[in-house]
Amino acid sequence: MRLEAQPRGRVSTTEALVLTIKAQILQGTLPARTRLTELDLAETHGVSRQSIRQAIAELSRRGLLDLRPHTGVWVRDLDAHEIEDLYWMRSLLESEAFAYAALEPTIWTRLERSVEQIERLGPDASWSEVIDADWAFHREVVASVGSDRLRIAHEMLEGETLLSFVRCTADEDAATVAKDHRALLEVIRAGDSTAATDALQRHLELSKQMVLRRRRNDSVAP
Amino acid sequence: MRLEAQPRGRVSTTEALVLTIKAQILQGTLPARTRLTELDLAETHGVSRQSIRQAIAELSRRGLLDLRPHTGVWVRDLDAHEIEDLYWMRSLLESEAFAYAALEPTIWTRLERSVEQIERLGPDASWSEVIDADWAFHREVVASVGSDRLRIAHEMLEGETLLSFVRCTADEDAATVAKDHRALLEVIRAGDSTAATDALQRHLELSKQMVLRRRRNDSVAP
DNA sequence: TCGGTTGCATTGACGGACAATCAGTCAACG
DNA sequence: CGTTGACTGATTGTCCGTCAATGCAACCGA
Repeated sequence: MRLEAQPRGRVSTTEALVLTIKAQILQGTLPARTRLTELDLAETHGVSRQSIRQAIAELSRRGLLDLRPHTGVWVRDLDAHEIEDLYWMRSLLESEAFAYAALEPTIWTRLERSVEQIERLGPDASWSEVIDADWAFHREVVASVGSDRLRIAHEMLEGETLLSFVRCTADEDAATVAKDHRALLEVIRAGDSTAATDALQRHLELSKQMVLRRRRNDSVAP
Repeated sequence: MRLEAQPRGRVSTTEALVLTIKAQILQGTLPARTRLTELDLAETHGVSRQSIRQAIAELSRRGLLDLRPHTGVWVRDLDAHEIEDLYWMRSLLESEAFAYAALEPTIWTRLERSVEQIERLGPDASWSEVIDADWAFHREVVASVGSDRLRIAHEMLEGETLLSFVRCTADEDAATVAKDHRALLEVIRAGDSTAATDALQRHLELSKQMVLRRRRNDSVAP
């Protein structure tokens, strides 16, 4: 099967499925709580049930799908408690990274590029592009530490983090996001670890509040 | 298929395979660098290739197997750099947990039970039992925080951690391990977060040194 | 109205099949 | 003599069809 046969960077069928379905969820094509069945997905994407099952397992581990054995799969819907825990964990991991990044000028150019990626987004950019670029900056900061295990632990929060942002398209725009992350980069560049982690904490707190507020508003009439 | 049909707590075929193969690796039945093939494993355990493939994928995620696409799977062998990173990450996650545990008397009884589990091991206990009990204590401390994401991130280090201990059966015994963890618990019980994290750091540093030393000795004639 | 039974859709697992890919061998070549 | 290139065998990646096990919901009788 082909789906999107990239000449470079071969991807397995499962990987392609994961990327495709992930994109559909984050763009809102597959809204939260939607039930998925293996057979439907297999037909839709033109692959075998085996491959779909693998993709489902992977997406479930990444927190984008909710898999209940012998029952079925649903598009994940985070509750307030899970969002609290998610942001607490992001804070724990990213604080370490921001403190490190502030002391390591050699990696500032990479971070600069990430911020520029956000700034390059026009007002017509889709919300999923914005949150992708947002996450890419945080991922870059974490990657700068050079610890594979820290990076992987942080990666495991990607799905849930992006998921928490999906509904917030009305709360912010690319310009605001760009401004916030430009500010974060400047604090890092100041070379003060404590100031960098403090700024991160405030940044995450604001994000969390926005997500929780949006959640409360939406859950009035689900 | 049956393998070990538990009346209570149903386990999927894949889960049972994961537990069985994990045990074989940690007991040394499957030494590091051993190559495994899907067909052999499927025949040996009397299951289909699908199930084995899922189990292999899971064990690979947990760091117990090294999976190279289109090529094969080998029992993982950690290098010195990976061990350094592993213990650095354990320190990051567990420090948070130890600091928390020192301030939360309500969970001390659970930790007490974990330490007693170690102390209950006789001198004839197998090494894999010892390291299981060792890890169980650390897992309990982390679980006490109550963060699912912290717990899962820590769980992801289990495979590699136990793997790093496999060859160290000659370096320590159950009594020493018990003594060390009893001491850790007492520091926690003193209620001083800083002292608790300090003790943890020293504990991990000693473990790491032992593992690295053993590795150097063994790698002389592999 | 309520509790138990039945039927159906879906999942979990199996076996066989085939193409794609990789590692190792060996011969041809510069 | 070392390097390149094609051939071969083994193994993986993916597909299909099948079957039993499970959970859910509608149905039925009291």
